[in-house]
Amino acid sequence: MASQASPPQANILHADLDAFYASVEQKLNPQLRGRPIAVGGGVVLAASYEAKAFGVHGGMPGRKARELCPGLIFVNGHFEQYQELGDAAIRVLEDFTPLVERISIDEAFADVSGTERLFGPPIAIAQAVRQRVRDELGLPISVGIARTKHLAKIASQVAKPDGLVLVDPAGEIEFLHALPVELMWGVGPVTSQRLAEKGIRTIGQLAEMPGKSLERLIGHAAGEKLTALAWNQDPRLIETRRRARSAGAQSALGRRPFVESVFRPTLRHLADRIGSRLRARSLAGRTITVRVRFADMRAVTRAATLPAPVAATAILAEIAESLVWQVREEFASERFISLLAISVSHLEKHPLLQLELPLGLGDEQSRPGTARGKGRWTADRALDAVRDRFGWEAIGYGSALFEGSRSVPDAFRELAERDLF
DNA sequence: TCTGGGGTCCTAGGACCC
DNA sequence: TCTGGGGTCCTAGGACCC
Repeated sequence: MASQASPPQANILHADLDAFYASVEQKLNPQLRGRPIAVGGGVVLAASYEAKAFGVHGGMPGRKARELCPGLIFVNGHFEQYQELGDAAIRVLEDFTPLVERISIDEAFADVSGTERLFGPPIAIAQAVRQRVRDELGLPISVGIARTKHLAKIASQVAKPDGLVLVDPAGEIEFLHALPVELMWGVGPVTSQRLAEKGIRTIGQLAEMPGKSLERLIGHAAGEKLTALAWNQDPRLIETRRRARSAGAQSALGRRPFVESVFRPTLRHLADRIGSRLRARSLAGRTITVRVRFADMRAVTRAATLPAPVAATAILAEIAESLVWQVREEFASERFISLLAISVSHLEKHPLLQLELPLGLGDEQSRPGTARGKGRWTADRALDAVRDRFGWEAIGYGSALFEGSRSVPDAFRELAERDLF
C-alpha cells in the first residue's frame, strides 16, 4: 500500500476461535454446553471456559485437572472435525480479503485495508465474521482490530471470550500501557518472572525501563524487540505464505530403559513420519538433530550436518540412531529416558523429488545410482503411495515394534502436522 | 501416570578461512 | 612469526508460541 497522508487506520484483524477444541465438542454434544470439559485424558489437550475457571489448561496432566475441578468431564477429541471447522472459519475471513495469514488451526490475521468500499469499515467486517462463524459453524470467535499485528492480537485476547475490541489509533499507547506484560507477544513464564522480580508488571512499566537494563535481564534481541513493541512499533506485515524451516517429530515415552530395543524402533517410527512429510512436500534437509530427555526431565540434543540434504526414512533413522548412541555413551549413567525427538532443518526444496530420482546428490549414503540410495528411495516412494491410498497406518517401518506412548492419539499428531498450512 | 507435539528464533562459543 | 579483525558455519541449549 502506498503511504497515505490521512490518519492511520486500524486495518488488521486478529481472529481467534475461543477454547477451540472444547467449543467444538460442546457444539457437537449439546449436553456438554455450559459444563466444565477437557478434551483428552492422560493429558488435557484443551479445556472449556467452564473448566478454565477452575485453573484447568492445555498441557496439564489429567489427574491434576481432575483435582482442580472435580466435576470435570473428559471427552475424546473429534480431530477431523477440528480441522474442517478450523478451515471453514479461515474461509470466512478469506471471503473478505485474500490477505490472510493463518497462525494455527484456530487463529489468523487478516489485512482489510482496501476492502472498505466492498464490505464497509473493519469493525463491520469483524462483526460480520463473528456473526457468520456463529451462524454457519456454531462457534464463538473473538476478534481484535488495530493498526498493527501485535496490537490486534492483544485486542483479541482482551476481547475473549466471544468479544470484539477495536483499538483506536489515537489511543494505542494508553490502551497498551495499562495491560500486564504477559499479554505481549514474546513474554512467557521466564521473562514474566524476571520482570516481576524488578517490579515490572505492566507494559507501560516495561516501556519506561532503560534499554540496557532490560537487555541485561533478557538478552539483546528480546530486549530490543520488547521495547519496540511496548512503544507500539511493530513493523510486521501480513505474510500469506511462510516457508518451513524445520520438520520434526517426537514421542513421549513415560519411563523406559535407555536401551537399543527401546530407542531403535521409536527412532525409525519418528524418521518415518518426518520422511514421508518431507517427501510429500518435495523437501529435504541437511541437519538432523536428536533430543533425548532423561527420566528426570533433563534433556540433551545432538546434531549432525551433512554435505547434502536427505529425506529418505532409512537414512534419517540411521543418522538419528548414531546420534543417540553418542548420547548413550556420553551419559552412560542415565538408565531411563522419557522422550525421543528428531528434527530435520536446513530444508531445501528438491524438485528432483518429483522426478522420482534418488536424493542427496553427492551424499555417499544416497548417491544416485548406488544400490543403497536408490533402493531406499524406491521403497519410500512405494510406501508413500500405499499410504496415499490406504492411510498412514496401512504400512510402515517398525510399526509392529513401535510401542510409543499412546497418550496422544495419532489423529492429533496428524492435526499438528497439517497446522503448518 | 511424575509434564503432549508441532514449530520459530536467539545466544554463546568454537572451528575455520581470509 | 605474531597478533588481530571480520565473516561464516556449526553445535548445544533455552525461551517462546500455538
